[in-house]
Amino acid sequence: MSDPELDAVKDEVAAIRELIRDAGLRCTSARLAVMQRLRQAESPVTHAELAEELVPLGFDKATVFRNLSDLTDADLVTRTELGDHVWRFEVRDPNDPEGGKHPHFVCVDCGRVTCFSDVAFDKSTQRRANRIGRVTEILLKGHCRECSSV
Amino acid sequence: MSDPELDAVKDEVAAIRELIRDAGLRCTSARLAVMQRLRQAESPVTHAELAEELVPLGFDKATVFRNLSDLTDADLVTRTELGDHVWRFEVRDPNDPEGGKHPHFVCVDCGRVTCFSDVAFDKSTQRRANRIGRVTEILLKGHCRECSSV
DNA sequence: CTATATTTGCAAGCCATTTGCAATTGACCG
DNA sequence: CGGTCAATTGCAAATGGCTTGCAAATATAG
Repeated sequence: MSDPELDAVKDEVAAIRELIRDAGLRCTSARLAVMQRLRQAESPVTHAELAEELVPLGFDKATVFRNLSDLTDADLVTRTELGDHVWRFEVRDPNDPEGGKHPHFVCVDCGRVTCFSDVAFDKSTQRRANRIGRVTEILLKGHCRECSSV
Repeated sequence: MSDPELDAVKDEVAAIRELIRDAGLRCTSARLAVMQRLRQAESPVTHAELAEELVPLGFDKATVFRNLSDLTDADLVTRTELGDHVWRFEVRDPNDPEGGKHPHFVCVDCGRVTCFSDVAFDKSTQRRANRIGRVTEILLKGHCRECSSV
């Protein structure tokens, strides 16, 4: 007899374990927990948010921090700075050629971060951008629907 | 007899003094110095850069910091975070409806910041952006010409 | 199961920024 | 012009978030 939900969790854990081990890192409970939280999140998570969640579970904040660094170094996770002096972390999609990088929109009012699938410039902007360099990362800020409709 | 260059400096100082006073702030030598440096700069300046320049002249770094905050609060200056965990400051153009805000490009290799006059998206991106919110700020990162041509 | 290198938890350290406070200074007024 | 008073400054000490050192714990290969 098997519980489908439990099986799903087991599969998830097995998948994460493989990712971590393939990256040459040991699969510790802290790392597993960090990866699980990051994979559940649908927008980038700050170290503080993760620590707030994991410290009560008995993990040390230094450990959370070190794990985020280690996972970033191992390319399992990306670290981004979205303009509020805080690092945010996201899991990388290993199948994506860009490594799962994508533009973000940050609401300067509520701070909420939304992920864009893609952003394209018009011709003239593209030309000017090319003259300056090769753009690899795009960050948009502004007021989100909910905040500006107040 | 008048020295054209000296006159220009005097005019500049007078203009800055008026700006500062109109904002309801006292025109102190530190504030004058900060504003002068910011107006000379053609890309955003960090607090550290400014302090490095002004501390040897006898200004305290706390004062530089406080002035940058005060000037920002008074809307004479904008504070931006360009993704490297450092605040950068720029004078605002009071005539510009956007308050002198404009997109920036940061080279992730050399750290140099380039100002864009404007950036436009293609139709599809505009539509998707509108659905999320009103974009007021754009930050591009990547590799500048000089760094990628190495 | 054992050996060993990695990882963890804790506490101390670090560093950029911020704050408290007494001394100083700019601006307004008579 | 001084005088007055609040704004501003300089200094030093506090803050806070991240980082590091180190001994103990633990994952992994054999």
